[in-house]
Amino acid sequence: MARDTGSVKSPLPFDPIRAAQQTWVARGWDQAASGMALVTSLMRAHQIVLARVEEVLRPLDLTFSRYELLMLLEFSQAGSLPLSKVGTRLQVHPASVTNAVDRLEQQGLVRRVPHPTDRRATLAELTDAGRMLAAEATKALNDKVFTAPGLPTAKGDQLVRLLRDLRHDAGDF
Amino acid sequence: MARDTGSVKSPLPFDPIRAAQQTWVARGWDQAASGMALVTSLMRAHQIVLARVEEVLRPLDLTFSRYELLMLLEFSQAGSLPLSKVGTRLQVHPASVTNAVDRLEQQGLVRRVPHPTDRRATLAELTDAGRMLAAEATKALNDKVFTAPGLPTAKGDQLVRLLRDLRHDAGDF
DNA sequence: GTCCGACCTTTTGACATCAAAGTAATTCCC
DNA sequence: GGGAATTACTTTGATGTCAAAAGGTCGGAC
Repeated sequence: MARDTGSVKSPLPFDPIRAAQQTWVARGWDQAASGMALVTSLMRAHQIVLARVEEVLRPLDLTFSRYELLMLLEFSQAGSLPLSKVGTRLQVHPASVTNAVDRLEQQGLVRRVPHPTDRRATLAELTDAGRMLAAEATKALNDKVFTAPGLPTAKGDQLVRLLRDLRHDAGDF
Repeated sequence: MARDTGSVKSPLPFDPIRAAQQTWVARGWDQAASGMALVTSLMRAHQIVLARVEEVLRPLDLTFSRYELLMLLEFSQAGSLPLSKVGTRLQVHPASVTNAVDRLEQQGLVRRVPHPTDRRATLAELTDAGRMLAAEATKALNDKVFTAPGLPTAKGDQLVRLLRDLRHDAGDF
């Protein structure tokens, strides 16, 4: 019968990224070895952190993308934004915004409202339930993830600085 | 008619993560502000880097997950591995392995072969075409991404070290 | 020997993401 | 004014990921 198999738990006895980097050097790709390690590390770290976040949000019937959208609205003065603005701010595809708002609307956390002056546009507006759930989710994330993100504060802040450099170099903000 | 809209290009005039961190502090969530910035930075950096990688792989009809699977087989001595082993090494769900192998098989890059001794297991085996495409893809990634991943080598290596700490703390290897 | 738990893969269903194309509304500019 | 280019949102289709459950196989305990 079905058992768990689960999303992989067994820790490997070595660092696969370190091993791959050595392989890259061994094949003469010295110039790329470091960058390969950077890219791969980022992928894996993202996977780990996202899993922790989604685990906390799951009991609240939220995913990280939907949580982000809720918080974006929460932080906007009016509690509502045009969908296009949402896409720009969260840096996601317009179709993803449509999809996320569809689901949030089904959950009663957000409401579509016509834009007061531009008839092309639609606003996503937080409902009371949405505002409350956002607060609850934030508390859970603060307590269970953000307070202990996996690195001591000094290292964490350094990581944030390096990632900011990377983002800035890539043309983010 | 359809235009581009594209996957968001406009750079914001400020760092949204820095802003969010200040908001966190302003709301009294000091202990979590740093961790929130770390998690969010990771998400965004991942998004940026993955987009660069997939852009390079797209002309070769590969995605990063399928490329990873190809390289895992390439690096295995026999050029073949049981699907379960693939899942463990790449840290992905069994269903994702099945899906990726399905597609690679359709593309003629990989072949399913019965395990010689364990009749429960199936091996994914690299075809000649798969081996060649993997080499081509690696060359493209080395040239266009890994050689200039977005940070100078010193900072990049430091980033890799910090991410290794994070991964190790999370129970990876 | 047989049986039951553990393991291997697949299938199905829920989400998320992007690309491409369609519809509607707005703005630019001659 | 009026048509072309632009902008806003939605729809559809292809990928990828995880969770849960089903079917087959192995292997050690009794």
